[in-house]
Amino acid sequence: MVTLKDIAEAAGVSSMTVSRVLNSKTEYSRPSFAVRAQKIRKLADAMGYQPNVAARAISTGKFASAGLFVAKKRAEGVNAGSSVFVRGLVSRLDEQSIALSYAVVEVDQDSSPTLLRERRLDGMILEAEQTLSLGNHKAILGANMPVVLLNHRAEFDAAYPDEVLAAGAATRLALEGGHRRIALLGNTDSDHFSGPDRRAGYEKAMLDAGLKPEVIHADANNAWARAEAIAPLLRRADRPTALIVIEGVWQNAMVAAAMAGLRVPEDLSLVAIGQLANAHDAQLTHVRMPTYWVGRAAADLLVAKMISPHEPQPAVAVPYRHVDRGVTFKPIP
Amino acid sequence: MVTLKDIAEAAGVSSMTVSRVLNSKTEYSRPSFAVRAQKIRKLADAMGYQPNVAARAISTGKFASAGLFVAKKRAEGVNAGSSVFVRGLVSRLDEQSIALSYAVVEVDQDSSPTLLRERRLDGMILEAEQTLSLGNHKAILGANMPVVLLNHRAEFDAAYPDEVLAAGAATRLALEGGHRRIALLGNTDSDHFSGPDRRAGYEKAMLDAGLKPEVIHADANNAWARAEAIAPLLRRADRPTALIVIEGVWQNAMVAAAMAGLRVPEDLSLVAIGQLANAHDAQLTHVRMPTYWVGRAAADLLVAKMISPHEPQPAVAVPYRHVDRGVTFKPIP
DNA sequence: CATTCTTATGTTAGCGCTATCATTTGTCAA
DNA sequence: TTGACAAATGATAGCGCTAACATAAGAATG
Repeated sequence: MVTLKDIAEAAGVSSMTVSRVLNSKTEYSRPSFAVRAQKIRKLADAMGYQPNVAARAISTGKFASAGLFVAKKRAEGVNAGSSVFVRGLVSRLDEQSIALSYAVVEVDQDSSPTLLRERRLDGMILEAEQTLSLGNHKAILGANMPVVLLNHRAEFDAAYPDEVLAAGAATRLALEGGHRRIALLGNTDSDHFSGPDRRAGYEKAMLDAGLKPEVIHADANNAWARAEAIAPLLRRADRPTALIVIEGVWQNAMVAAAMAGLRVPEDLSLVAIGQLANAHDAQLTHVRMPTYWVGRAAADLLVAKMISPHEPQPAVAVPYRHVDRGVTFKPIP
Repeated sequence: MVTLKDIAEAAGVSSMTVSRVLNSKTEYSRPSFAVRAQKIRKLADAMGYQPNVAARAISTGKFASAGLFVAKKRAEGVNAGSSVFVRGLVSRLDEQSIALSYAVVEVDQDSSPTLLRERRLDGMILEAEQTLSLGNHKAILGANMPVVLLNHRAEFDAAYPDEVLAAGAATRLALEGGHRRIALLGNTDSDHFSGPDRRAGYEKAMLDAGLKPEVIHADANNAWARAEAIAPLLRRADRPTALIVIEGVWQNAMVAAAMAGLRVPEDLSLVAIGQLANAHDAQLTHVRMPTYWVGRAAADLLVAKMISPHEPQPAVAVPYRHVDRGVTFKPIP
């Protein structure tokens, strides 16, 4: 392994100089030194120097690492702690040479992952069902380090998708396609903020268009039963011509449509919102959640908090970036 | 922060003694020393000692950390790099006080994540579409450290779910319920091993029962179209009474059933296999993939390889653990 | 050219831990 | 009791890096 000393010897300077050249952000004001600095950088590169993060950590007391804590309940769902969130996190943290370690938190236990306690993190990102439930985790919240909430709506230090906006966009898409009877389908009473927020976005868009919102819950305890519960609504004379569907409920909607003898999208349009697993593969018309960007936003916040730990950062509601047109939506002629 | 020295002073011994007591695995043969060791351990605990991993790393050259590398293509799917795999990995690695860092690999680029290059990992876990495609990644494969493949079938150093077994179990479940016309529904030609393996497991079970296997592909490019392609098969007089469905295709199967005027499970039974997102919520009858345990198995392998790096470890095909009975299966009366 | 000011470099020490070797302590046999 | 051997401890040094201070080398000024 190449060390600073090796480079220093090769360059004929002290290791401190090399350390400064490679790591301090101060610019060299005198041209001749800038040139020499450049030479050192080239040399380091040529020799394949990689800083020893452990040595740096022990010297500075900073570990250049963050922990991602995911509540077990969420970790068990496939969406949660999703690698797309993580990709966003990692991409941003990597820019700051911050490593991300992963831990799963058992919500109702008082233990914290031994490993992450040992690791002396400089900050943490939390993805948990409810902030309150973390009260148990004294070990974690008492850790006295910057904490950022991921996919959780709060006033400060949180990054989450703008569900109000997304639901509004989905609804307006239907409206612009000439639909008038547009219902919202899915469970909007979840304790997660997304439910109420989506409902709010939908209702506002409908009311703005002078239309009456209709929210249909699909909460039977299995997929077939949910479809059977939905089907009658689709047999009504004044049935909706478009459904705004939340999460995986779009699958139930399709079954219900088939039960009611309707075709998608000729007789019934579907526009989905949420963190959708197979939406692209299904060519579903949907407002794509900016999952990746929520991850990045959370990492942004964390970096900011690492710089000024006691300054609350305003939360970020990340707007959606794309609407996948798909094939499940058709304008009214 | 409490250091070894602090404990040493409190205990009236040298810091080396404390270090040995807390970290060496050698037992004390003389009773009086065992007692003293116990005292030191208690003291360390009472003082809240946490080893400084950075200091240890710099001293030993071992970093007690592993990297999880997920190919970008996979990371974009929701299943992939799934937190359930990761939970398994973390739970096992945590036992060895090994931290897991996360990186996403861009398959067709020659770059490796800067961060993980710097971090001096002691090993890595790779989840990649194909081993071959990693040829690009000289930086990664040339890293000269233990590597274990996750969710990838290979002869050595790999952990993956036993898809043959799972598909066989699903098929036998249908057979034991008295079904005779059992078709396999889904894409079994994927480049991922799971496709062919599942097909093999299904076909073997059918042939063993003296029945003719029937494999139906559902490869239209959107969900509704897939259902429409499946529906005619369900209208045949000799239609299957049970379907073994792969991955998300069960959703299409339900739509197709509704189109054909069949009820689930009264007229058509569904048994699913694969890494299923909402299977539990849908109360789907399915053979649950041992995702968590595959993660643990991979971590096991890695730990073994860290101890003897040049000894290939036989691959582990992790058998399923549970069959979720759900409500989509019904025996033939 | 001397003096001051600025900028860059070098020196030293230490972060917390463990490898290594030297030393002490205990145990058992003679 | 003594010597021989094992078991446990202690002293020292060093891992690679950076903080902090001391020093040297440029630039600016008269």
